[in-house]
Amino acid sequence: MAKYRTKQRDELIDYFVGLNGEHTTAAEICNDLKSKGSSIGMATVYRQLEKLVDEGIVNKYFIDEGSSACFEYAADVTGDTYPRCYHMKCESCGRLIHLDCAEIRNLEEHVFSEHSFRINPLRTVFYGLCEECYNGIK
Amino acid sequence: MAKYRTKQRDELIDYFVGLNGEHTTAAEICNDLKSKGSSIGMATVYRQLEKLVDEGIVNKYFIDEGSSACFEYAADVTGDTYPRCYHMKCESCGRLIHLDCAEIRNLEEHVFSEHSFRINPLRTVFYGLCEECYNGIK
DNA sequence: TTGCGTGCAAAGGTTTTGCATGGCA
DNA sequence: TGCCATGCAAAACCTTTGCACGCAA
Repeated sequence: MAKYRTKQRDELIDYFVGLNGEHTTAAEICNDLKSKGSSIGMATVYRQLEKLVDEGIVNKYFIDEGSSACFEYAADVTGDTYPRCYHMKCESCGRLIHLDCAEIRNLEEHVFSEHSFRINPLRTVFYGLCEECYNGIK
Repeated sequence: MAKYRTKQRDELIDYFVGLNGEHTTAAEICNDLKSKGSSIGMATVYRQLEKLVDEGIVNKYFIDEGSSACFEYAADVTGDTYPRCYHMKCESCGRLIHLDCAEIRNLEEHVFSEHSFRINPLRTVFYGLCEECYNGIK
């Protein structure tokens, strides 16, 4: 994992803190940091992200094939972790929506006790249509 | 969508029928068909798969990042708008397990009425650990 | 000083695209 | 015949890796 504390690592964590829980991608991180004057190489971003994910500081999501992976800060400014929430991805407009409710916890328990499968909320993404998109033409 | 019925399209559909519901990848299709004597170009496989997915004949799943997309014959979807079957993917052994129960339909309804999101079971995959894997070393 | 972290460029794999040719209707 | 489908190669895309150098401890 992380043995050294480097300038790049600090900048990366600061960047995630500034996102307030929003998700981002490796390329976005690289661009944003470059435009702020502090440039990080792509390879470093990926290597540090891997460490941050291993340490539980950042969550990684696989959204679509062919598009880049999503990363999101796993703790808020006060140090408390965000509620373990799921993601819903609109197949039409591409929006990524957070979902946290008791119903899903029930489903988790049901699937575990009745189907012997332990769901990982960090990886699971619900695909479908958001309100605006199924109210629209589609 | 599909306007012409071509030799390659028929071979592709036959291949899916022969899989008996198992999933496969674009590269696998290409290799298997080549070794059977009937060769299809990679580009054609991808282009036909896109059409078959649009027509609802084949389902496409995003499984892992960096690996190829999974495709599976949608034999049971005749008539119904949405099939009743979800997928659970074990992150450890890679097994793809079918899941069909009332609890998920409840969740579907809840998410639709309370969170205004219409879940698409065709695309949604639950990630986690299967019984054998969380009972094992991992 | 030790050895991990960084940066660049190149390589890796999957999917898409351009363009000429071939084949269905 | 008209037009879509195919095939090849090249391009596009995200991510990983090799290697030399820099920097934290």
